[in-house]
Amino acid sequence: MQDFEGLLRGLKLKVTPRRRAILEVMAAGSTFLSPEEIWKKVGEAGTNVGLPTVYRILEELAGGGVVTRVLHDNRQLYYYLCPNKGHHHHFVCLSCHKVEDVDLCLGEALEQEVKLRIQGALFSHILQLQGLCRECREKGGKA
Amino acid sequence: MQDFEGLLRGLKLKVTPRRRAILEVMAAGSTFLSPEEIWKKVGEAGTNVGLPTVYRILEELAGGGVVTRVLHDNRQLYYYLCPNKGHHHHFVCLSCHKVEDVDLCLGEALEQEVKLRIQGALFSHILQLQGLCRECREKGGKA
DNA sequence: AGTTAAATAGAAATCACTTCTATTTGACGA
DNA sequence: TCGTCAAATAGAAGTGATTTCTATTTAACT
Repeated sequence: MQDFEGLLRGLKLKVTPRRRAILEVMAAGSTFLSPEEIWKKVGEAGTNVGLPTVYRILEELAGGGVVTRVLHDNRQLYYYLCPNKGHHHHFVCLSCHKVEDVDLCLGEALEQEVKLRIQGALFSHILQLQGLCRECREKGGKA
Repeated sequence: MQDFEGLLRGLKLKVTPRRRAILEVMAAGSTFLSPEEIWKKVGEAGTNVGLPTVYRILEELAGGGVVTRVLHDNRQLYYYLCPNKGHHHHFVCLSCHKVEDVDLCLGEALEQEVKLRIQGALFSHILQLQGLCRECREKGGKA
């Protein structure tokens, strides 16, 4: 359980029941979820919400760095609420959708490469690892 | 100009005029292109092709590792035919869509991290840098 | 040249996602 | 505590990139 209020205020977003409900649903698990999955879970938890609202709130949270977008081969966007606040990246399990942190310090190297070789400006970067987590690997999970 | 025939045969794909035309269009520039842009260029170059065919061929080539998918904030997928064959990643310019190679050897570190900490199986990873290339930075290109 | 599985065109469908507008509500000051 | 108002939301409708489908064509290999 986290300080959702402070989190929302930090983004200058009003504290509303929908935002709170979405954060609660996302914090309840450590897997990435589709907007529709989140929408269903929020509904089951007793908060009525429209699907467009879920999309909007997720993008607000992603823009504020509170949730991470997870890329998927099926072209859908998924989202993950990461409790870890420092800069890092994610390993996502293609079978059970669990997300695990990957602490790899490539920020420096990237900055250097772009500065020296490309001589451009680096705005952002995406690093995402895909595979099977330990449990799914051991039970021979599907790819 | 490259050995498109050998490239297609390597993927066990028939050598057809559409596939050849798409590869030629993609090899002609060093920017990432949308399926529709490719479709238009192929048409202008004198080869009639259906848009669904372009989508299909691009995915065939991407699956075979011949072209790289470029992720974009607008949720469209773009494609880039990279002449560099070794394992590497890309810096994409958000203004002019130019793609530049980034030779960062994080393969080893990734393998280690996943093997030791996650104890899972690593299938693939995505690394993409976004920013402005030198020219666009100097002329103050749009983000 | 004949055969066949692969490739393609073009129309139609899909569906994740966005937009729009009227209504509601949280935040803040009186 | 209450009034005000910009922000937030619902729900319907729209959008458009991408996919599917089926009949037809074609490259590859006899």
